[in-house]
Amino acid sequence: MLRIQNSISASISLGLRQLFSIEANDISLQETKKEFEGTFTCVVFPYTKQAGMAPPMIAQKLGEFVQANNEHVDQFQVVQGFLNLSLKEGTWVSILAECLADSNAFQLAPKNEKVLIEYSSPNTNKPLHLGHLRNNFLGYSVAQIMEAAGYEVIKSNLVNDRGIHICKSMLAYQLFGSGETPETSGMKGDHLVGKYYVAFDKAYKEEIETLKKAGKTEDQAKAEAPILFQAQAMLLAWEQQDPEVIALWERMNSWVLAGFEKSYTQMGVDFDKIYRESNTYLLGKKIVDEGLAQGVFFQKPDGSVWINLEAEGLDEKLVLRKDGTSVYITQDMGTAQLKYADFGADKSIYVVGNEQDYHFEVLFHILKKLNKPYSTGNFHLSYGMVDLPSGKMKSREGTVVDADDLMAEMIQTAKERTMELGKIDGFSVAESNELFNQLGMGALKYFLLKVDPKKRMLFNPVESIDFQGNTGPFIQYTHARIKSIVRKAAELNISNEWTEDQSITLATAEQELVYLIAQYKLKIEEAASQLAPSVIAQYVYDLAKQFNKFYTELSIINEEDKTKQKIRLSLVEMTGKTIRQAALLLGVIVPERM
RNA sequence: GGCUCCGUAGUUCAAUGGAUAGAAUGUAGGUUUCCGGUACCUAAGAUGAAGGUUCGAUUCCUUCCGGGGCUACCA
Repeated sequence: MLRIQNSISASISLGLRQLFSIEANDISLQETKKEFEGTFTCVVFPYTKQAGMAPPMIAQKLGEFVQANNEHVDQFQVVQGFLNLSLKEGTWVSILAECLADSNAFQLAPKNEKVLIEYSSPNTNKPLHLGHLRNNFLGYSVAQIMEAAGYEVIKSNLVNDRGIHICKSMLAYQLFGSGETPETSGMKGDHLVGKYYVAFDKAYKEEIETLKKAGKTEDQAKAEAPILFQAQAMLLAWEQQDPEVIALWERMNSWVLAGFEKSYTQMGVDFDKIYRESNTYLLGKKIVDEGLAQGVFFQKPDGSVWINLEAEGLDEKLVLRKDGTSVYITQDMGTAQLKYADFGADKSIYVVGNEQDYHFEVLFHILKKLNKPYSTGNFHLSYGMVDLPSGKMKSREGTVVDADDLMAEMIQTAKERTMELGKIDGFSVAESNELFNQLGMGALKYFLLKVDPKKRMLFNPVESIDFQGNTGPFIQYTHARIKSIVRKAAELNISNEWTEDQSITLATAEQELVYLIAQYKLKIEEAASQLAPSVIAQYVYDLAKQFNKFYTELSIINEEDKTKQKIRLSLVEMTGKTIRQAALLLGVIVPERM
């Protein structure tokens, strides 16, 4: 397909030179709109001035030239300044044959570049929520897409397992926990720890109220609450390796991480390398010392360390607290260095929400100022937050959608729908459960990935469990249908082998399907360069939709013309494979039956 | 306030500066005894406002209106 497109572009380029002496090497062909005849369209408006001719005239002459000089072009139509080109009938069969013969139909050639993708990056003080789901699905999908695009990919996860916020849940547990454990409470570890993070917040607020009644202002009260001092003291004790604090920390972290492990398994995501902030913050502090020696950072009288980025249009930014403990960005400097030492990747992608745009701008500037070899190739894949119909998720208002709960609900809905409509006779209990899992997770993943990552999106719980229209299950259903046809064809010993012949013509519905299949690699490239799984989601939806249209218009098994029957069967099989591969890039598994 | 992102059918999402702005959902109607109807077909329905650049603007620029985020010695 690309070959043909390039050939036509070249012909147009040649025509422009010979007819009008115009040098234009990058001719962009676009798809012809549905309501017009043709496959590719060339817009000739840009050449009006240089050619000294009205656009329709240019298009006419160019059309005649291309028709005479390009082997793939049959007819052309001129509509104002648009030149619509139709391919020769036989070309469509050639394109299909080419796709079928391509042993690397779903994998682009190696780019010899290494990409490190950091995603998930949870805090070990509370369970995962809806926002984390978008993050995890995005990160995993981008990794799959980059791999298909020919990059060497390393998936990493930076666990934020230390810091003042972690101390808050530890402290609350110490104060109110009465020694309960995931075992004694029957709670998943991350949920149990989350309970104490909430408990801290509650106690903190109560103290603030008390202080305000004693005449303090809001700000004073917030800064002077005793429980906050306790948390700060605990952080200091932690950084000084106080054995008791460390023991509590290790205990509670292990609970959380075991809980996350279960969630990750359910999500179907994984990592090649897990970094822990507790192992990188010291390196970060070392880098602060280096930067201080280099004069990149400066120290204020109270001992805190800062960087001045006013020349870069930013602000002063703290990199080390006055008590010497590290902050978020300190640790990020250390992690960046560690990653470079471990992998030396050419590109480093951080999948983190857009509320941290400023943070990453600062981080990347700091790395540049420190003259680090890994100061280039950094990219913040900044995604929008997920809103609920009721507005923003707020933990203190109890409107947070828990990741584990949501996944369980989706699977339950899939089960109900399948019991009602599915064709799963003969499935074992295990097979049924696996199917419900694939459908529920497919629906959720597709729902969160079909939107452009950069944009904030609305999560409507009612619509998300809808399995009709532009949804994961629609795509899964289409695939199951395809496999059903393929199975039946095998039973009837229908062959999918045919030999190419330029006299074979394809119906419009077939041509359009072939066109989409032939576009697969272009879409991978596009999705990889934009780091946007939504490109793939849109594509696989279009493909499934086009297949359904083809399916209602044309017979496959019942086709009497044996050549047509074989071609259609091979086309159906190829469509099925393409849908499966594209869906996998989103982390969505398409079933054989449902 | 400063910085920044975003305003597209009732709703949720599309559209490298190109043709009559695409889907889905919802609404109204329909699908040949057909290989799986979670499907297919038809209809009505939208670019926040005003300027500007351009042969051509949802897209680029300016102002206004509306919304989000950042503006922590939290992460």
